[in-house]
Amino acid sequence: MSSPAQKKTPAKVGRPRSNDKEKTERGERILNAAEELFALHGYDGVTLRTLANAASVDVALISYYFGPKQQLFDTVFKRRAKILNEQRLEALQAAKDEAGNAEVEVERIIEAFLRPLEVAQESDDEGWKNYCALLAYVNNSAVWGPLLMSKHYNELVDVFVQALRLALPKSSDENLYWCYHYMSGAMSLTFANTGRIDTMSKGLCRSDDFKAAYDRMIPFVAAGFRQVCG
Amino acid sequence: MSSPAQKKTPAKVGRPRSNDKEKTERGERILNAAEELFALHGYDGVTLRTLANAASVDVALISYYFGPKQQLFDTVFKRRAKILNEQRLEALQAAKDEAGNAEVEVERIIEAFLRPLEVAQESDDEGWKNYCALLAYVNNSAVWGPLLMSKHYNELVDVFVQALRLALPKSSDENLYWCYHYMSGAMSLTFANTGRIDTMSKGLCRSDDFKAAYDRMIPFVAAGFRQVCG
DNA sequence: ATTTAAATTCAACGGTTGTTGAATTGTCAA
DNA sequence: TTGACAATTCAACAACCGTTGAATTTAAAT
Repeated sequence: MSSPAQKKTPAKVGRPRSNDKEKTERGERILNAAEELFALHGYDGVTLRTLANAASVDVALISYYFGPKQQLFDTVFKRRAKILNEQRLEALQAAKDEAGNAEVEVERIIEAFLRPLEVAQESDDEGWKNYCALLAYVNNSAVWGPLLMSKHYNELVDVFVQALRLALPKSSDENLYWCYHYMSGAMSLTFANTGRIDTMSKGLCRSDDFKAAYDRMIPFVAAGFRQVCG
Repeated sequence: MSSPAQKKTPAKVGRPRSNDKEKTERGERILNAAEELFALHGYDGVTLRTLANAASVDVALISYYFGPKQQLFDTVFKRRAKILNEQRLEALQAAKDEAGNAEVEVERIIEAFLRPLEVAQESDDEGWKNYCALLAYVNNSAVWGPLLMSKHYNELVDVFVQALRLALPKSSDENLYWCYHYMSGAMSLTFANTGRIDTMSKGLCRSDDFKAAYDRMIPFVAAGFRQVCG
C-alpha cells in the first residue's frame, strides 16, 4: 500500500484494466454500489464484503480508496448533495426572476424545492433514485442526521426559509421551521421508496409514479404553509 | 434449556430474583432496552450483547425469551401497536359521536389520528417516546416497512381513509392515499426525534416540544387534504 | 427434605466483521 | 529495458456476531 485514501488526485498511472470497454472506474463502481446498498439496508446493514461483491471489486480496495467505512459513507452522501443543492437554488432563482418586483408565490418556492427531486428520480442515472432513498435514511436517522444533514443542507434551508419568510410575511419563524420540517418528512417518506403506498392503496397508487407523487405533494405542502403561516 | 421462546405463558415458578424490589421482569427490561436501542440504531446497529448489557441481563436470556433476533424485533414492534391503534380508533369514534348525523370534519379525523401520538410522547412511560422513534424507523425502512407496517397498521389505514372519504366526498381514492402518505411522512420525521429542527432553526424550535409540533401539524395536514382532495 | 421444572448462567461453536501489512500486477517515464 | 510507483490482490489479524447445548441456580410443589 503506497497511496492512502487521503490522496486528492488518484494518479492515472499503473491502474490495470481487466477490460478496455469498462466504462466506470472502480472507485465510482464502489460509490454507486455503496449508494444503493446503504440506501436499502442502512449503514450497519451493509458489510464491506457485500459491497465489494456488488461492485465486483476486492474488499481491500474499498479501504484503499475511501479509508474507513464511516468515511466512505460520508463520501457517498456528500457526492450528490452539492449538485442537488445547486439545482434547487437555480430553480428558486428562476422563480424569483419570473416574479420580477413582486414577491415569489409560496407554490413556486415549494416547487423549486421539490421538483428537482422528481427530475432526479426520473433521471436515466439510476443512482439518483438510490441517492434520494439514502437521503431519506439519513434524514430520519438519529445517528447520521445530526452529522450529515446540518453539514450539507443547512445552507439550503436558510435560503429557502428566507424566501418563505418573504412570501408569508405574517408568519413567525417558529411556524416556518415547523412547516419546513413537515415538508421534509413528507418528502423523505415519499422517496424512501418502501412501496408502502402500493400495499396501502391496494395497488391504486404506485410508489415509483413520481409525477403523481410530486404533483400532489406541492399543492399539499403549499396549502399547509398558507394555513399555518398565513 | 427447558422452556423455549414459543411458550405462551411464562410460568411463574423457579424464577429467581436478585432483588425483591425489582419492578420490571427481565423480559420487559429486555423489550424496553430493545425498543430504545432499535429506535436509535436500527436493527443491524444493535447487537444482542449490547442489548443484554443495557438490560443488565445475560445474552443467552434474550434468545431464551424471544427466540432469534428477528422475532425479538417483531415482538418489540407489535407490543405497542395494538394499544396505539385502539386509542386512535377511540378518538375517531369520539369525533363521530360528537358530530352526530353530520359528517366528521377533516380536522377532527386528522386530530384523532395524530393526537394520540402526542399523548404517547408526553407520557410518563418513557418507552412510548422510544416506540414512536421506532415506528418512524420501520415506516421509512425498505426492509421492515413492507413486513411490519402492513401487518400491524393496514386495518387502521382502512378505517381512517374511509372516514376521510366521507369527509371529502369529491376526492378520488388516489388523492386520498397520497395525502395520507404525506401525513405519515411528516409525522414520522417529527417523532424520529433526530433533533434536526433544533439545529435547523438554531434553537428556536425544539424537537421535544410535542405540543408545538402537533398543534401545527394538524392544521397543516388538514389544509393539505382540503387542497388536494377538496 | 426431596423432586421438579423453569429461569439463569456459562462456555463455546462456526462464521463474519473492518482493517492492514505484505506480495503481486500493471503502466508510464527514463 | 529497467526502475519507480500506483493499483490491485492475497492472506491474515483480533474482535465480534447470533445462537445453542450443557450446567447451575432458584423457588414452588410434593
